[in-house]
Amino acid sequence: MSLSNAPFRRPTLADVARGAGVSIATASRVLNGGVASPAARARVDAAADSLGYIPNAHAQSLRRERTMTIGVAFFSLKLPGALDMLESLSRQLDDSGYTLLIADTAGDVARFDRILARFLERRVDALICVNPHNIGPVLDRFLADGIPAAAVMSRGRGAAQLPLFGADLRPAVEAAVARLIELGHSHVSALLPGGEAGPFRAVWKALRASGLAVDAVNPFSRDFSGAEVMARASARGGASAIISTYPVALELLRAARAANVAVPRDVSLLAVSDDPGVAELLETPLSAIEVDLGALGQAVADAMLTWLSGDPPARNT
Amino acid sequence: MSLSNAPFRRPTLADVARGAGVSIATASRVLNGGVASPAARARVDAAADSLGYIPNAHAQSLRRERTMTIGVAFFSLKLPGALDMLESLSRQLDDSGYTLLIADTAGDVARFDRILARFLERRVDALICVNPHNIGPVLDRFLADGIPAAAVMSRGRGAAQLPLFGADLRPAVEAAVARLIELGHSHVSALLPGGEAGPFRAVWKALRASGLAVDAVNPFSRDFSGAEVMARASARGGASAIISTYPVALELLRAARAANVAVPRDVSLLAVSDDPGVAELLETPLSAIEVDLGALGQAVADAMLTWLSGDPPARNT
DNA sequence: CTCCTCGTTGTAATCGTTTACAGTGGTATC
DNA sequence: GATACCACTGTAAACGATTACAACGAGGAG
Repeated sequence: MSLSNAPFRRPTLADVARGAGVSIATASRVLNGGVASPAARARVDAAADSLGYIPNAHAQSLRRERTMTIGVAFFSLKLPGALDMLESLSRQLDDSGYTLLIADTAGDVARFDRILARFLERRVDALICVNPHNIGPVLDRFLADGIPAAAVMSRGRGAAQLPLFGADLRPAVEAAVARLIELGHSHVSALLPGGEAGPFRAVWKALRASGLAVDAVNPFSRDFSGAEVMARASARGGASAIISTYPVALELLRAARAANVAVPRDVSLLAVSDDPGVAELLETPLSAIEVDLGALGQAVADAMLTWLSGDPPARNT
Repeated sequence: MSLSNAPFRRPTLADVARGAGVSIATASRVLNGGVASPAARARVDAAADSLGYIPNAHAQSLRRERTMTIGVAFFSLKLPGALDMLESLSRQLDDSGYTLLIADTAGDVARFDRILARFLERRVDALICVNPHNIGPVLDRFLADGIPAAAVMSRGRGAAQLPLFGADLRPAVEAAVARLIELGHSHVSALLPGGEAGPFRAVWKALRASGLAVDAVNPFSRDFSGAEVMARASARGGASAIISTYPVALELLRAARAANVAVPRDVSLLAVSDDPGVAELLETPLSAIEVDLGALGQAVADAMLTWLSGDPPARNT
């Protein structure tokens, strides 16, 4: 009878040992590649899979003081590139034997801190904050405990104490800005999260260096309105080009339609994007600056893995 | 001195107990809301946060035989709706105290099984498979162990043994098909993953019922080519409309451009989508059937939570 | 004054592993 | 035939929590 009504219990190492007629220690050694006679080896292996033994990761974590887990906290999965980031982290780290604890805080700072606290209880071996906004004092705990922690595409203060990873936008951005000038624009509006110290600082730098007049608008502020930005831009003396992230650009495009503003005749839209796929299909010439976030994810994963195996990384990129 | 060079050790419950001058048992009781005198309560609380005590979730899991974790395996995060699904699951389940172990298998069936095995070692309290393709025998283990497990937007065999959750496409689909007929189409091509038993079975059903001639093409087969499908459709006697998922529709649109096929004059494209946001911006009339996956995610989360607190769900939707 | 009860507390077993240490028996060496 | 060495194995102590059980003293009832 494979189904008994005895209280359900998963087989433990002790069961395997008993089944193989050896001590727990020997069973453990076999399963972890320690020293053991070929005979013992065979019998333990047999017992293990006839019982369907599955080691208990929590017991192992407790004893080994290493959990093989990494916490990944997303400030918002909707932010550009978050998905690619996640995909590439998952691939890299899973393959190296780590399990990812993942949480999305949907733009809520308090929730972010709660998540981090939970990661501490779960004793993650490392922490990756994607697009963090403002991290509370709970972060200090990671630092104090010496838990490898990094921020990717950080915006604003709060994660300043962490090694930072950001995509290198510089070359693409400079080319795009040059093109704007070439096309005769002299006044642009920038709708990029995080302000001048945020993940898009390369863009700001290029803009500042270009001599163009720049309006800064925070698309994440509570009362941001695409319609309003459009209205301001198309008004006399307004910006003739708008730089933004991809989702914001779409929002603006929508506003432009509604307001009967022609793109790019009246206003040009330039998206700092990681998804050229769709932009290319729009009849509307929405230019895009492409960033490869899959590659960035890989870089972060690599850095983390080497950190976990010994040496901390440089403080950025 | 807050920084000593003694070997680093996180404070344990024993440290808290010592600090408060009580036994470990009492400390534990205070921290978990068991019986304890007000006096003890105060001193333990004080000791706990002066030491910065953080309970070890693994020790707790081991003892309580409950991990407060849920494994979520994505067959592919790139599939339509996966992101919304993830967001909504994360929100719901995190708020209920569960931590999510998340993995993306990037379309690799073998990797999927490996992930599931890892979830078993980690003793997840429940399992959610998003868009699973073909799950191996490892799934039986969840069933046998009585671990709540469900499939969302499943396609194909393999997850057939799980309670299934799928969006209800019926109303939207029927309207769309009716519209196709009204526009005079009589021959359509369907490029939907999973075949007639897959997540889009509502679409198939509506098509069958409509009396239209239907070509079935699997967009996930190794040698699928958008160009070829387009060529076949625009040839004499080909389909005059193509139904597909959103990403496939974009692919086809690209092919159409390349082949100089006008959409929708020569061929109509109909996308079964969860992302109307972008489609609406295309000049090309790519019609869309909208599905609310955020809501589906919420439904799944709810079902899981009630399952975890006692009663298993009906077998689908 | 004795006996019970009740609220509070401590002792110790337990969850499932890993691993330091101390055997064990056998073979090779003198 | 004793000695040292070797490959292998078992015993038991951790890891950090929860919790059944027993012990305790104080107070009320008889």
